[in-house]
Amino acid sequence: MTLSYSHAHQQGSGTTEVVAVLVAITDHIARVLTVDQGKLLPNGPLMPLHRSLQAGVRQWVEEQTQQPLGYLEQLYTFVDTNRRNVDVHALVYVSYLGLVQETQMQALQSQALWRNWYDYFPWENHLDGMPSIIMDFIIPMLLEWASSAEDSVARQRRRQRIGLCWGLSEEFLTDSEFIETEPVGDKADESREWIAEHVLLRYEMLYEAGLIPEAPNYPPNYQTVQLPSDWSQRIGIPMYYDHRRVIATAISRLRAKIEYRPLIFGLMPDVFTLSQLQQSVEALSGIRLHKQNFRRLLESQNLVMETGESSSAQRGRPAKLYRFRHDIELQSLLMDSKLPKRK
Amino acid sequence: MTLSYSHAHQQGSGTTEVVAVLVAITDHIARVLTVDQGKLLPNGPLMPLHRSLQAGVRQWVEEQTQQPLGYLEQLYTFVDTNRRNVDVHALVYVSYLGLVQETQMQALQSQALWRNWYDYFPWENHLDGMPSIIMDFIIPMLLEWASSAEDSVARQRRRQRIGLCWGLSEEFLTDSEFIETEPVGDKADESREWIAEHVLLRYEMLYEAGLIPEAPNYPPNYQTVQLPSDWSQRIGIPMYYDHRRVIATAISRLRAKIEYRPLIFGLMPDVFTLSQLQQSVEALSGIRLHKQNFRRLLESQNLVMETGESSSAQRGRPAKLYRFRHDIELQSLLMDSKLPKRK
DNA sequence: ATATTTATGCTCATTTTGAGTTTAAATATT
DNA sequence: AATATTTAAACTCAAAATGAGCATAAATAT
Repeated sequence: MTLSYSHAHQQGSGTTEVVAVLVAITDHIARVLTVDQGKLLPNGPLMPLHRSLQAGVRQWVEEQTQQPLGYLEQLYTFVDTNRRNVDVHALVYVSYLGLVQETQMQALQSQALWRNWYDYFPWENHLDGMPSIIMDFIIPMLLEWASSAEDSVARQRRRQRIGLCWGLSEEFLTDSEFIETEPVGDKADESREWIAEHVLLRYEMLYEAGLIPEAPNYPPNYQTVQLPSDWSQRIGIPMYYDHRRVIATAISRLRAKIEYRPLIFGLMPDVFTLSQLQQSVEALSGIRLHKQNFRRLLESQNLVMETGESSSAQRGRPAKLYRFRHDIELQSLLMDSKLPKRK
Repeated sequence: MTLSYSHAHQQGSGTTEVVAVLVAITDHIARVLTVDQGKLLPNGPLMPLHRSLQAGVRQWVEEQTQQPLGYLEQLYTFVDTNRRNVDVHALVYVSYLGLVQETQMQALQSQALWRNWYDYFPWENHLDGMPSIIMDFIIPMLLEWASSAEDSVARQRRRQRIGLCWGLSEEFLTDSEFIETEPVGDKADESREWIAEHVLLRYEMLYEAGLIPEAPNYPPNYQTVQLPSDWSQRIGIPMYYDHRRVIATAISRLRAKIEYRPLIFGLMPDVFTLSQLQQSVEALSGIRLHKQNFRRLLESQNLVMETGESSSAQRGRPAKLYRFRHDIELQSLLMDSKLPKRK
C-alpha cells in the first residue's frame, strides 16, 4: 500500500468511515497519533466484516500504526459532501477518541507519528502563560472580522463571541478604537476567564473568519487586513479534510470530561507521583493548576493509593509513589452529577 | 406510503440513516414524538441531496410528522449489523435530539404521536417519590441476575453496579440473603443518591440482564426467577430496533446538559412564570427541586428578565411573568466550565 | 555549611450549597 | 365578612467546597 492514506479509501462502495484521535502523554507533552506526515489521522472504511464501529476503529488503527488501544469513546459524526462514493452518497465519518498509556506505545509504522498536539493549535498552550500570538495576531484579526460584518448588531455579536471564546473583557472589545484608548498590555490578560475546554469553539471561530488554511474563505478578504507572510506557520499545521477539527473536538471533550471523570487513568503508567499526575492533567488542559488544591481534590475523590515506596528523585525531596485504586474503577467511571438536590 | 415506517427504508442503497428524538413539554409532562403507533422514532435514510446530517433529520421529521423543529443536536451513532443494504454493508444510524416549544406543536400526521416519555421508562419518574416498581420488581430481578454470574468477583461487581446505577446502599446489596436481614422498607430509599442522568446506564443494565423485551436474552433464564405475567406492561412500552435505547440516550444527555446549559430555552413559551419554568425542569429531570434555591440559581445566572406583568393566577398569589434574555443567548450557550483554577 | 529544589501538611477567608422561616397576595370556604 | 388555603417571593443560616497562601520536610547543588 504505497498510496498515501489521503487517497487510499476514495473508491470504496461503502459510505462510512471511522477516524481516530489517539492521545498519549510523553515528556509532559500531550500528543496525537498521525499518519501521512502528520497530515491525517488514522482512518479507514467501515467494512461488512466489522461487527461494530469500535471494531472498525481498532482494526484500522492497528493496521496503519501498529498501536494497540485501550480506552475508546465515540466523539462525533461528520458528513463530507465533497467526498462521495460511486452511488453519489456523501461520505459519513465517525470519529473516536482513544487513550494510550506511555508504556503501551509501540514501535510504529514509518508513516505513523506521535505529534505534540499544540503543533496544530499553538494558541491552546497556556502552560507558560497566554501565548503571544493571541494578543499580537489572532485578536486583531478577529476584530477585523467582526468589523466586516453587515450590520452593527452582527458586529456587536461577533465581538461578544470573541470575548467569550478567548477570555477577554467586554470593554476591551467595544467599538473599533481599541488601540487609542489605553496601553492594553496586561489589562486584557486577566479581565475574563480563559476556558480551556472551548477548543472547538475557538477553532470554529478562526475557521469561520477565514484564518485557517483549511477554510474555504482562506485567506480572508477584509478591507484592511494583511496576514503576515509566515501566517500559515504561526497558525498551526494544516491537515487534510477536516481532521484538524476532529482533533479540536477530541481536545474539547478530553478537557471537559477530565474534570468529572478520571479519564487520566488511561494515560498514566501503573505507578506515578502526584506531581507527575498533575503535570499530565496540565498537559491536557494547557493551564497550570494549584498544587495543594489539586492534591486535596484527589484525596477527596479517593482515586489513588500509596504504594509505600518513594521515587528516587532527581532534585528535591523524593515523592511518594501512587497507583490508581482499580477496585473502584466502576464507581469512578459512573460518578457524575450534581443536580441542585431534590427537595 | 401505506407501509409502516419499520419497513419502508429497508431496501435503500445507502447505509446511513438518521433518527430523531423530539422532545416537548405539555401539561408538565415531558413527551417524545413517535410514529408507527409509538413503536418508532421519526427516521429516514440520508440521501445524496442532503447537504448535512441536520438537513436530513429536518426533512424526514417534517415529512413524517409535519413538525417543524428548532434546536437540534447530535446524540450518538449506532451500527445495526442485523440490517444491511444490498452491498451487505451494516446500517449506520445517527441519532439527534431536538427541542420543540409547546406553542410550535403542529397538527400531526395520523401516524405521529406525542407520548409521555415515562411510558417507555416507568422507573425514571420520581416526581412522586421512587416508583414502587423499582424496589418491588427491578431490584430483586437484578439481584437474581447478579447472583447468576460466574464467579464471586463478577457477582460482587454486578451488585456494586446495581447500587451505583439505582442509588442503593452497599450494605443493602451484600451477599444474597437480603430478605432475611431486615425489614427493608425505607432504609434502602435514602441510603445513596439517585442520579437522574444515569438513564442510559440503567436501561443498559436492564437490557443486559434480559429484562427488556427488546433484549436478545429476554426473558432471562436464571434458575429461580419468574417474571410476573404482566411484566412487559410494567417495564414500559417496547419499540422496534434499538429506538428505546436512543430515547434513553436523549434523556441522559438532556438531564445532564440542562445543569450547565440553558437548553430549557428551547422548550418554554416566550413568557412564563418561574414556577412553570421549574416544573419544566422537573418534568425533564424526573425529580422535585428546592424552589428557593432554584430561583437563586436562576438569578445568579442572569438568564431571565421580568416582563413587568403578572399571571392571572388560578389559585394563590399571582406570579410575575418572565422571558429569556435573548441578548445573552450566546454567552449562555457558551458558558460552561469550572476547572480548579489555574495557579 | 548553606542555598536551592521538590514534596507535603496545614490555615484561612470567601463563595457556594442545602435547607429552612417569614411575609405577601391572591382564591376558597364557612 | 371572617378565616383558611394556596401560591409567590424575600430573607436567614449553617455546612461544605473553593481559591490562595504559609510552614515544614527531605532531598540535591554550591
